[in-house]
Order: sequence, then structure tokens, then C-alpha cells
Amino acid sequence: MSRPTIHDVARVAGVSLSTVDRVLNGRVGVREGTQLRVAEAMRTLGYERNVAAANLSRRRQYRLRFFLPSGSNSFMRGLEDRVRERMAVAGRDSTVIEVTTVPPFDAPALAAELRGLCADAVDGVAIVATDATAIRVAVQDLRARGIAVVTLVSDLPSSERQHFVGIDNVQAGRTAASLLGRFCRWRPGRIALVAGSMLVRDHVERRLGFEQVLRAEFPDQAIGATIEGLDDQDIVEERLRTILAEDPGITGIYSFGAGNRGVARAVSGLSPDRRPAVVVHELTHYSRDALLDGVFDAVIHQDDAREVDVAIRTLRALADGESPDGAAERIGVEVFLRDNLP
Amino acid sequence: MSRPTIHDVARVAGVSLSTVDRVLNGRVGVREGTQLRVAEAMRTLGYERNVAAANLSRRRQYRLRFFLPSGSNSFMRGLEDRVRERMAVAGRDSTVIEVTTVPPFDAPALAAELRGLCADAVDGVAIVATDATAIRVAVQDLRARGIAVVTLVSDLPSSERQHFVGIDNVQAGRTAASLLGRFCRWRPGRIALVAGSMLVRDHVERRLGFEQVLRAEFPDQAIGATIEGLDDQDIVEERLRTILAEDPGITGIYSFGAGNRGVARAVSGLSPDRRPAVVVHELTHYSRDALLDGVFDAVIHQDDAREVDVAIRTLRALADGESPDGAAERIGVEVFLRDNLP
DNA sequence: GCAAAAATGAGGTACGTTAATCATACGATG
DNA sequence: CATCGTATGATTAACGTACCTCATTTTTGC
Repeated sequence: MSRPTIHDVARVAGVSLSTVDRVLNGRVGVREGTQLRVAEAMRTLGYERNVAAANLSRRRQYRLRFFLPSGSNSFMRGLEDRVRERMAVAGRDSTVIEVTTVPPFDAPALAAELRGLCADAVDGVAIVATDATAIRVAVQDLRARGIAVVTLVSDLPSSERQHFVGIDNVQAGRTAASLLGRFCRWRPGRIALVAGSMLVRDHVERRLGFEQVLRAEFPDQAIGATIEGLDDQDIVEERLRTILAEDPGITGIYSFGAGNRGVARAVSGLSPDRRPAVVVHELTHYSRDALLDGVFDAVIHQDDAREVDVAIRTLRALADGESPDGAAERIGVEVFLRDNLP
Repeated sequence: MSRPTIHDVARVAGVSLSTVDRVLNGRVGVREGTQLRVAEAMRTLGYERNVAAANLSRRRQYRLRFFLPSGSNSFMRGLEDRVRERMAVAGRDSTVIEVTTVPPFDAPALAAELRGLCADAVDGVAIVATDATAIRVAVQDLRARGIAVVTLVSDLPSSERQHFVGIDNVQAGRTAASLLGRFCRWRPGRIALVAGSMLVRDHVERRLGFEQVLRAEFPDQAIGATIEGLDDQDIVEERLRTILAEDPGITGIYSFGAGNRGVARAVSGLSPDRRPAVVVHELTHYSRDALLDGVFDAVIHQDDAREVDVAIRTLRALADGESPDGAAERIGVEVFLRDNLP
């Protein structure tokens, strides 16, 4: 009827509660044979530890720390809001969350913060990683001190981070190409690219995926001018205006960095029948409005609320020494048009 | 530091533990003034009941029951699989889930099943509703007996169900039009519709949303022939073949019922350059393959795993007399291309 | 075969809450 | 003033687990 308890396990294994406890919590001083008998009893009974009761008893707290880039990037500020929303209710799951913002793209600053963490004050850390050796080393350090580490939004491959919570950016680029190629299918032309900075790994990956698919599947769309807008809306606007004026054969725009407001302003200056199809990244207040106004056609998005949830669940699982459920916790590349906005 | 307990509340309110318990659990025999003092103390302390400890103490079990249509509909079978996956691990959250399948579109059968439920054996019910008065009455009955009710996938408006877990089908239809309109933008023509049965509320809503957007925003695409395929792949294939042969001006196909395999077979018979853009519903094994083969262009999807999760969380919250978090638990209309498949 | 060491058992307390019993204090009523 | 009903307090045993101490048994090494 109800789930078996350690009492049942003890009875079936023919040992005392103490011994079951010792086995269950990996304490020393149990003969191997006894361990096997207990394990066997757990298996036959289908015993699963009651985590709620265990956490209650040991007054377990999961102390998690999020490191996010500071600055005005809308997506990051939204992400921070999501984390703070979770902070407010995390107590329900005996979880304490703290947020620290560090200057963006400043690897030494982040590394210094990470070095300052103490294993008996923090159980797990989520970082929006900058791809730098200093961070890799800092992560290795954290792991050595027994602190769980996941990367969030931006990954740090070949580091010792245990998990990455975010989208596959190559896939995101492929999806953008798949959309734009179809949007422009019966109208050959050129597609302009708007990058933030090609120094950021995400953007390189997005571009890679985009080119792969556009070249292979939509040969009548060429890749036109590429703007490096440095995530600055004014720069983006000005350069994009110039390009659009010079080249009337631009059928589409793919913007995969920040600076969406600049794209929107440049495009909305054109008469509707000359407007290219526009695909950008991240659903924010601004890109949402542009979708509704018909200035953008599609937005490629990652669900920040879900990313935060998954990061928390993953860190909790890792802190308990479990391996997180990768498939179920996957973050997908979402596509929004004006008609399926939340 | 750590969360306040009922002990703290008692101390601050200047009452005993017993009184706090009486207030907290709505028992009788507490003067109004005392109740207010306790409530005030809870507010100042920011007390939140430790649900895990409470459930442990009262040996609370959430007994939930899912009613799903039987039959070969891939989406429904997938949904059932998701429910069964949750069943297997639900014990961790002191939740017991059962699944009952009932013949599809058979309102009396479902109503009879619902009537048979006993309030002291079930706390909450999730039903894939057929739009019928018999079901509305049965739902009213369940609610009167204190059983929580949510509708899943297909809603039952103006019934006493407390929540609907599923997508907005009008929005789904709008999204399909928004995609197809853009896919066919530079090539005027007609879009063929493939329905399952217009007797099902979902399909009516999808068509409604589709027509709204296509008429308003894509005037160079007309709505062509409509097939009522009764969710039978063979019927769909045959009729669609005929239509495609007769009318070379078909630029797109929107299929919003089951029978995707029929659509795929009919379309893949055409030479690639004559193929219309195809948008269908529900990501299954088959539609996935068709996407990968380039036979379908996009799939409108609802995340069945998430729907099941949300239904469970919602029913648990309702069983505790809480109101579920609507915004966070929203099910969105998802868009899949071959490039952002999970 | 004996001492030392290792393995196991027995029992208690705690975690935060529920739920019950029993005792007591308080007011109002007659 | 005695009585009764209501409000409140005090205490206790659960729930399933963790973790501690102390006693007892078994094994090991010599």
C-alpha cells in the first residue's frame, strides 16, 4: 500500500535499523556481506528513501549561488528577475539562493568571485560562463572543494562543469536559417547578418548553424553583409540602415546578438512591401512589440524561467550526488511568431 | 536564518502550539481575536508551513486519476506513456496516480466512470474532455464531492472544472496560418485544409484561428479544399492525392487533426519543386520523420510531458485548497522545424 | 584461546507538523 | 456562588529519517 521504510528494509534484511542507516548513508563499519543483504532487501522491497523526511531530519539546506553578468542586456536582466522570483519561494524546498552579478566578459572578476566561495557555505553554483581559462581553472577548483557546478545559457566546454543548462546554439542558428529560408523561398536574394560580437562563443555557434543550413538547403539565398553591432542598438541601427539602402536585394535579416531595438528601428523605416523577413534572438519586451507590430517575423527564444528552474533542480540533484535527468530537463530552441506569444 | 516554525509563531503571538495548530488547520474553538493575533504573527514572521513535514505527519497521499481516450491516436498514446512515466516516480512526492482509458468520443462511458469515483479514494481527476452535457454534469458531481478536476488537452468550458491544462487551439491555428502565410508569401495560391472531424472542439478552434489570420494578413493565399479525414490516414491520403492532382495551385497544406501519415504519403508523391508547404499538428514518431525527410515544413506541438507534469502539480495544489500558478504553468504553442527537434 | 578490533544492535533525540487527550482558565448564566 | 460551555494550554505520540551513544556480539590476529 504505502511505501516501504527503513524499518521494513531492516526487518527483511534481518538487521537492525542502525545497520540499514549505516548502509544507506555510506558510513563505515559494515561488513560487505551485510551490505549486500541490505541492498538486496532494498531491491526486493523497492525501497526509495523518503527525501522529504531525510531532509527534515538532517535540516538539509541546499545553498545555491547564481553568477550573472551585470549590465543592461535585457535577456540577462530578465534572467536575473527569474532567479529572484525563485529565491522568494525557494524556502519551500529548503533551498537558499543567492545572486551575484559580475561585469560581463570579465573573466578575472568572475574567477576571483568563484575562488572566494567556501564549500561549507555553498553547495552549488550556476555561472553564465565566459570562455576563458581562468574560469576553467576556477571551476576545477570548485569541484575539488566538492561544490556542484553548472553552466547557464553559455557553456564552458572541456571544463569540469557537471552540466550545461541552455540551448544548443548551433541548433538555434540552424532553426533561424530554416525559418528565413522558407520565408524567402520564392524570392531569391541575400540575407544580412547582425552579430553582437564574434568573440562570444554563442554567436559563433549560431552563425555556424545558420550558414550550414542556408548553404545546404536554400541555395537561392546568399549570405549578404554582416554587421558586428557590439550589442549596441545605435550602431546596429545605423549600419543596418546603410546596408538596406545600398542593397535592395536583401530579403532577410538574422540578428543573433543583442541590439534588437536597433534592428527594429532600421527595418520599420522601410515601406512594408520592401521589408525583409526578420528573425532575431530572445523574446523580450522589445522583440515582443516588434513581433506584434509586424516588424519582426520570428523570434528564436530560450525559456529563461525554465532554465532557472532546471539549473536549480540540477544543482540540488548534484548536491545529493545524484545524476540529473538530462532528457527531461533539456532546454529547447523555441520559435515565436506574433501568434503564439505567451 | 532558517524558516520560522509554528513554535516561533506561537511565541510571537503569545499563544500555545495547540492554538497555532488550530488556526493553521482551520479547526473550531478559537476566538476571533486570537485568530487575528496568530495570523498577524505569521505575517510578521513570514511563516510558511513546511509542507513536507506536514505531509509526513499526516501521512498525506495525493491520489490522482487520469482519464484518457483509448484507441490508436498517436498523441493520446504518447500522453498515456508520459502519465505512466510519472506514475512510476510519483511516490517520491507522496502521490499515487492511476490511469483509466475510455473509448474516445464516448461521453456516456466517461460520465459513468466519473460517477463511480469515490471522494475518499480520489483527491483529483484529470480528464481529456469530450464536449458533452453528460460530462459537464459528471464534473459538477465530482466537485460537489470535493474532488479536484482539471481538463487536459481538450477543454470543457462553462463546466466546473477548476483548470484547463493544454494549448489555446485558436492560437495554434493562428500560428499555423502565420507560418504558412510566410512560407508562401511570394507565391499566391490556395491552402488546403485537412481536418479530423469538425465535431471535435479543438479542430473547430484551430480552423477558426487559421482563417482569422490567413484572411487578415495573407490575402494572396486563399483557403482551398477542405478534407474531413476522420483521423484515418488512408482516407486522408486518398482525398489529398486527388485534390493535389486536380489543383496545381495549392501552395500549402494545414492538417490539424490526426492522420499525419496520410498527409506525408500524399505529399511525398509529388516532385520536390511542386510540393506545397506543409504544417501539421503534434510531434510524433511519424511527423518527426516527415520533418526530417523534408516532407513537412513545420509541426505545431503541445508538450505532452509538460502537460502531464502541470496537471499533476495543479491537482495537488487544488487538493490542498491552493490556487495553482496559472502564468508559470501555461502550456505554450510550440513550433518545430526539422532543425529544432528535441 | 585470548585480547583487541570490528561489526552490529538497542535506544534515544531531533526535525516540523498533525492530531489527539486532558487539564485549566475564563466568562457568562442562572 | 456553583455550574456550564468555550477557549486555551500542556503534553504526548506519531510520520520517516538522521545521527549519536553505549552495549553486545562476532571476527581477527597472534
